[in-house]
Amino acid sequence: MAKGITSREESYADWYNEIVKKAGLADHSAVRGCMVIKPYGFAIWEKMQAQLDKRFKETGHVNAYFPLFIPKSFLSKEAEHVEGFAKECAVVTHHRLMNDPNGNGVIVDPTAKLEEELIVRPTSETIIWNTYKDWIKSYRDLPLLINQWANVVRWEMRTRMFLRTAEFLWQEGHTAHTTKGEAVAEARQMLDVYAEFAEEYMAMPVIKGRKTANERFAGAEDTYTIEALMQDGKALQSGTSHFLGQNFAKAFDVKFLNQNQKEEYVWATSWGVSTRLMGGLIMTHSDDNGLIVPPKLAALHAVIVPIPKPGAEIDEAAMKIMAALKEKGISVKYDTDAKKRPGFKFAEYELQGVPVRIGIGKRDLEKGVVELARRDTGEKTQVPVDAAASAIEQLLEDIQNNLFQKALDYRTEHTSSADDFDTFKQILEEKGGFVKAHWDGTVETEKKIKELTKATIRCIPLDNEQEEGKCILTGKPSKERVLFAKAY
RNA sequence: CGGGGCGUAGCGCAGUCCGGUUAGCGCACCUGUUUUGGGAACAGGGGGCCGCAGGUUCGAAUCCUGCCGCCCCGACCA
Repeated sequence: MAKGITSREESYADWYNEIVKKAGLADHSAVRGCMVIKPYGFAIWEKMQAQLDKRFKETGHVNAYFPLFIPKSFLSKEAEHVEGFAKECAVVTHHRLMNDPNGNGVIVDPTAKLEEELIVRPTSETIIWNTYKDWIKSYRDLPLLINQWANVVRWEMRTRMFLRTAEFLWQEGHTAHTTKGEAVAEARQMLDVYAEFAEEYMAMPVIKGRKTANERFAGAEDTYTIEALMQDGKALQSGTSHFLGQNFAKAFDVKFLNQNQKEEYVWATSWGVSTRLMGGLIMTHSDDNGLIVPPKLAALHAVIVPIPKPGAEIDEAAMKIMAALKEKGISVKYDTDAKKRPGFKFAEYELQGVPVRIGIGKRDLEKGVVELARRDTGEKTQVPVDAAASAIEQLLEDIQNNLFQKALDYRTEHTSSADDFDTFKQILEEKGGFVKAHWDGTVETEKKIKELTKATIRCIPLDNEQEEGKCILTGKPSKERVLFAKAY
């Protein structure tokens, strides 16, 4: 393990990449824009999945799986939707390889051309709605509440590990309802699920809001979002939930017979979060010593480091603490590697973001105590061996709360208001973060502001205060402030 | 797709301008000894299609031509 990593101040991008690689979360792969998620990173993702999946099921959803490939023709059925994704699709054109007659390995067999090309799904609305057509006949078939855990591919021009990769893992919920009201309520409910998960588990405060028409999902009537603020003052869209209206029902002709024996198109939603959340997790909490993982998502809660090395008495104390932790459901590893010195281990586990380190040293043990070090603050305390497990339990809770509070404080400090364009620009340039400002409600103004400042409207907060004002760019009247920021 | 950078051991790099012994350094790895309370020291050892393909030359990591790939910054997007 290399000594030290680039500081956030020196280069935020380098810092981020080094955390990802050196903490063992992921690596660049041989394929452009695609990453290998390594065991340690995948373990954290699995914890996220487990929690989210549990909540989806508690809210009545079931999991299913749809094909990776989508016939090209499906994508042309919903005009806006195609337009949104057309530029970034991977296309399968052939189904066979053959030996190169010139002896240069294998080539695509030109005779194995597909009659209709297949698109590697960038999202599954089309294949799913094509299927729902057969599943939905009556109001009794509704609501249909399905989620799938899958990989999708979007041929992005520029990629960054976890934040934007050509292939990424996600879940996508696709639901069908009898009424508009029910579908909107579903979209809102799932946004709440995401927000609760982000705040309670990831310790990442988010702002719930609605996207402007310009930022809306291709094919949606309304897009809800949770927006988080990263340590460099840029916003990260961390989850979205869409009210799709009847667009896909009409495009794929999905009708049901209502109780009055009349045919109606169904109302739809879709919602998703992805491995991008990993990027949010990293950029919300980590520091210049490495990764910091909130206890509720940590692959490993605590690690025991024998000082200076394992031995009968230290082993005994370690076993005792491990047994007590096990009972409390706290995961712990006893690092018995005698070839590495304590200092090395301290640095290594800090890099990996293990929330609590238990140092068991000969000297301390004579006094019957061990040392607890918390990753978030670096603070060290001494506790009696018998009290260690309950102290650690408390510490994990404290760390979880502290991480959330710290992130919330950062966001509060980096949320400003601007009433004129110069101030607006200055805040974005000097301080970053969210800026609340009035906007005249037009796409043109939104685009112009983006052009001038690189900031976009992250959302119109759901609980937004109504307030008369003037658009910072055009001076036209506005009835509420919207949330601007530069974004990932 | 525009701008920049890079491809040499698992990782990080030097060597390339100006061709010439056996391609080198740090970390990691293996063996041994002494160590061990914040990234140990010494000794010995293993590991290379120098991105790929052509060319120039007595001789190419180095020069020429072509190709491929990756990263960073921007425009596009979760």
